Amino acid sequence: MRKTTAKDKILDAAVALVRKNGLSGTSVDDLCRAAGVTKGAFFHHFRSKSDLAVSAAHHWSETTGRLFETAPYHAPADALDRLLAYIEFRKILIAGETSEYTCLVGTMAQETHHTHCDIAKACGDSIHGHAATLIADIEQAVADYGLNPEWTTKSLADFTQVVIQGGFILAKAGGGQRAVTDALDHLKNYISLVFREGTHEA
Amino acid sequence: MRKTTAKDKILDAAVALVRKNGLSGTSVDDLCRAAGVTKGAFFHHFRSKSDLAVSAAHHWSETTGRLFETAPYHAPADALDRLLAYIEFRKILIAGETSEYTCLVGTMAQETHHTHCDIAKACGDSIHGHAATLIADIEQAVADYGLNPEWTTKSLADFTQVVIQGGFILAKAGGGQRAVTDALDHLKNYISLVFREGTHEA
DNA sequence: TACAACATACCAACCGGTTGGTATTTTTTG
DNA sequence: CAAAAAATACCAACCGGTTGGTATGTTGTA
Repeated sequence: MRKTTAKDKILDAAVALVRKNGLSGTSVDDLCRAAGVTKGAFFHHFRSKSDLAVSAAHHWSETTGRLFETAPYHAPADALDRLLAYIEFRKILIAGETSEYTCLVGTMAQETHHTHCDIAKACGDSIHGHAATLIADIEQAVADYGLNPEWTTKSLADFTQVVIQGGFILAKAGGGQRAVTDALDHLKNYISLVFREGTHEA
Repeated sequence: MRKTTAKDKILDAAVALVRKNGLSGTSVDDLCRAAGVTKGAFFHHFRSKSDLAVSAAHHWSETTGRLFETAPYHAPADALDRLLAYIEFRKILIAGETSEYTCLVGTMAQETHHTHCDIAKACGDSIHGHAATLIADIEQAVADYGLNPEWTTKSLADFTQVVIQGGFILAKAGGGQRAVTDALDHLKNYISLVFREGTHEA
């Protein structure tokens, strides 16, 4: 029975606050206040604020990874159905305030791409790590439906994440939940069309 | 023949610097240094940094608006061809460094959605204003191909912007230009499928 | 006693914003 | 039309608060 350590409390606070205010919009003091620890504790566990950001990206990968691993969308026997169930599951996750359903690493990548490429890289790893969990089903579906597509399975997996991240931007720009769910509906429509209508070779 | 005023120089500097470093990553001093003006000039033209951000969003709408108005993708006689030409045109714009082809208002919306909703709103207006320029062609194509879709023309127009904004996120997360062009290829594929294969009613 | 896990106190640099002022242009008026 | 008045454009210096980060403790525990 391990006690909740300061490090974990800081990481959880980082996820919550950065999703709300962004990385540079979140100060180390804010983080410590929210986590209920002092600055000494912060810099004991993290060399710098950048270091915290990289750790937060890993923390995010782990927690979301567990969520998707145990999610029910893996149940269908058909690979395409699993893929469409994944998109439906993402729609279910769109609930509450913008900062409660948007993506930590998408937010951080935006802010750090030019100045802290180590952080941006950790964010990219998180996104592509998640996208990779879809590739097996996409390959299976391509085989099942006898497709010979011009696109790669990886590019379609990435495309799902593009749609999700782009939906988050429009949600933040005032569109709210509908911006994301509408986008996911089009994504679902695309994938349905690709496999069910485009069965002949290109 | 009006001389380039300090206000314009600040707005141009804002577009360049915020695309690189984000809004909170760009200080007023940075802006003034880049624009070659003093802080006094800055706060003469803008009440606050937030006010500058709103003005920069409008400035962005105007400059990009002119770019797309005069672009050659409006030439084709067929509405669907114009739509696909738009996507091709967006691909041509993906060149140089990440900060040279990504979107100012997408960046700012991400950072300000929770704390400065006036800025986020101005960003949303910019995105939706651009999306609106596509709706006429989409409606025309729906009519031309005799579609009776479940989705609205506005939602498809928004979807194009979702894909573009999401592509920018993945580009910033390390994917570079390919992240965007691959996403635009899938978008093109989707729109082709929707109109050419999905001609029957749903 | 030794070492990790924290807390306290502090710092120099930087932040957005204000001040009091001047040069220039535009508008008003005799 | 020219002088006076008023508005605009801009500047250098400065302010209080906040920033990320450090130096120096104290405490729990193996």
